[in-house]
Amino acid sequence: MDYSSRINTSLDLNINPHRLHEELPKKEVEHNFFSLGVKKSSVKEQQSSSALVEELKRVSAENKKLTEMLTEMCENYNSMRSNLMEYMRKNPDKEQSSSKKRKSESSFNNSAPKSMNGNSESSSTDEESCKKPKEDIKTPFSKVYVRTEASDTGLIVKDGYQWRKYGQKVTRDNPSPRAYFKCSFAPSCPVKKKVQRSVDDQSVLVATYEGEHNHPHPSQMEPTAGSNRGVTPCSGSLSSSAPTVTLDWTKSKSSTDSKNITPKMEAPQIPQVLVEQMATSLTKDPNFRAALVAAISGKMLHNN
DNA sequence: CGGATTTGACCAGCGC
DNA sequence: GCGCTGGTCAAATCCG
Repeated sequence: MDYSSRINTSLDLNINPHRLHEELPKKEVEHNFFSLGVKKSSVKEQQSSSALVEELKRVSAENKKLTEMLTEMCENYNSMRSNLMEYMRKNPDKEQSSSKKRKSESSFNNSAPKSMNGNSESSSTDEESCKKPKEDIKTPFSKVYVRTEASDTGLIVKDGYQWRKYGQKVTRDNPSPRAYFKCSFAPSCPVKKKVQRSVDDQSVLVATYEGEHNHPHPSQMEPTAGSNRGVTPCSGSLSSSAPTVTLDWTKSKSSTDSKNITPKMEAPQIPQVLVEQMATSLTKDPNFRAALVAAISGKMLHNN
């Protein structure tokens, strides 16, 4: 299964310089930037504007390069994934015996649920389901990778929902602590999330969502609510295949909110319609638009 | 003062 | 049964 052809690695948020270039010829962009300014622009202003255009070109090239890298990574990931799937199909027993993790952790690590292994020991699975009424086979979960500032030591993953931290633990396989959150709508909302820094990359937060929100997204309930820069972790589309979403918020904090959101959908299973919903909700958000306008005008003023 | 966060204690599952 | 580990509870503390 080749997902890479179906993945659009750039969100069509119209904040992408690369997209800007694609949609508008360079001359036109140049013209628009100039016409945006005061008509009687001085030579100095024109120089800074051309510098801005140069900068834009450079960023576009960089963005294009990154997009290509991402596409390549996606292709590699998909081929590895299909290989793994094939391997798991051929060796279901090995897979099962090799997973020494606990039931909950095995589910979080996206290994095949026990009931999915198709083993003939139906009695044992029945026994398990009897012992564990809270068997989480039905509980959907997803992983979200969030890139943050390396200096950012917090374990905050802003996804728009409100969370209440109820615990923190240092786990054996990762020196950085794992934080446990419950949805603030609990107990009516059963969703939990775990946030821990990646072992490989300390600047990456790994948020594991468990369950589905049984209430609308806070941004839909309170349109005036503050930071809405996160994304819904697609809990509605959660499946046993653990959708994975990677966000890059390394710069969203340093300047204006939202302008540097570059979500990368690593999960081909996430329907395009969801992505479009996310984009739509972002573009409809007045705060997002205001932040975008402020960011653009600020950048232009800075360069002029 | 009320809600959120912190943190040590406790509990349950699992392997030996 | 015991120890290890992850997950949760709840009292203490913090903060707006």
